[in-house]
Amino acid sequence: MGKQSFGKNERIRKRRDYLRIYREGGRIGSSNFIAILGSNKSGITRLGIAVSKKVGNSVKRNRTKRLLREFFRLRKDRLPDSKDIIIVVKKDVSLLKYQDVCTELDRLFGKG
RNA sequence: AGAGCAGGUCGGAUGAUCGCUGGUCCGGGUUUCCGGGCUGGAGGAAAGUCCGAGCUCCGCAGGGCAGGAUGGUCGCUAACGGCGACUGGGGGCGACCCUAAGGAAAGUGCCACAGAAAAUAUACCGCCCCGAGGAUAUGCAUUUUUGCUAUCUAUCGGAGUAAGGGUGAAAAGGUGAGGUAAGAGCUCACCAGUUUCCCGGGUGACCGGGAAAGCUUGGUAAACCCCAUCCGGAGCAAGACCAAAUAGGAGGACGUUUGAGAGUGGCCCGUUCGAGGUCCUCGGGUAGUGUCGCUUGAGGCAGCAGGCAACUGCUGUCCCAGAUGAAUGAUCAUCGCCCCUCUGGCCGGGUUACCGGACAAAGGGGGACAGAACUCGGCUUACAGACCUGCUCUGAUA
RNA sequence: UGGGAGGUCGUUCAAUGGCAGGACAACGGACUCUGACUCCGUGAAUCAAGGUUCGAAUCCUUGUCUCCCAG
Repeated sequence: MGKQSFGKNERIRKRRDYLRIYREGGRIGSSNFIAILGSNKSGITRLGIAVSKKVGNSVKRNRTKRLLREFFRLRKDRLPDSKDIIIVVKKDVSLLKYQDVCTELDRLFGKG
């Protein structure tokens, strides 16, 4: 598998997992995002994204999720192993560029 | 040139790097999985879910009541509340646009306030006539009382009338003449309207012409309702399937009694199933990054033919998204479009200052509405802009 | 994604098609030394746009927002 790929086993795909991470994980936040960090036993760092309808219509929500996946795909080697990360989007970020999202998330994960 | 009307097309392009995903082929592996090659990967509205269908299931859907929908005519269509053409009405100088457009003489209801009255004119004011009472008298009879007659009436009773009446969204056909005690379609002429009949045109809605009647019947059916036509219900989270092993169970066949009870829509009838028994067959699941349904379809494109058109037929050609915590992206470069600023020369006007126009280069900014979720046909709503075709009006020139 | 229900002052409830009305809250005043209670008064709303009607909160159409159910 390529170093910058993003396969299905790197995504959180079960409702059980989401509920467990919400219950057990630690939360850090910035102005636009909340990150919830849990751990797993697989040795793989996985990503889950939650974007509610308050963020905007489906075009805005899809673009938000694509930006976050792109961030994870390019930075996942810097993140620790065996972690489950859920990023919750708080408000409309469709006007932000990819660089803005990266800056904010780098500061968020550098802090946590 | 300016203003405008109708219809249609498009909805940035190319490349590089890194990714996601369907199909197919190859290799490792032979269950899942991994790597590589080729190839496909959002829209005109994918949206809202407002209609109509396909498809699937529901103990096959028959009748009645209830309920819902539609509403000019003819056609198109698988069907429609859609579309086309035409008719009536309304708007615009015009191109053209809008139109829930059956029935109010089948019945019921409502019409606040104001007004006499909101619909059967049992009708208030007013107008007119008669009678009673009263007053006056210049009259006549009479000694007087009184009677007759005439006029008037802030009174009472009876009859006629629908001409007029500050209102109101809406007032009981309009104008003129005759007529009458006063009046009135009471009668007549013209006009408007209604109904019936006849003639001509049209498939039809309807249009044109003529005659008669009654004199005229307010509005509201997006109030109940009547008439005509149509509608079984639910929805892909429909529904079907999955190795081995058994219980609870499931299905089929036979069969007796009771017809208890049950079911897909609100009810009723009808119809169907149906406890306990015997035999035969099959064997649990919200399993699970499960499989199918899942994308070839009333399909797209081109040509020809029919039709005013919607649309249809024939021939050729193409395969054009199938995700499931949910793919179709991110970054960069170049080009193209629009706007702003500055610079340059050019053209036109002007004595100058300056103004206007197109062009070239540089810098900056903008690029909308919006994301498939079983699939189609429509409707509605949102939308930066760009382009094409036809037509109308005004002005100028010839 | 599919199926439903609804929207009235700041909040919660009314309103046969005919002037949108209470209660709580807010503000002002009276009472009190002050506050509470009580009394009086004031302001404030029909989700938006069209249509039917003489007249729409109500009827019809379209849009928008909120809530509920289905794995």
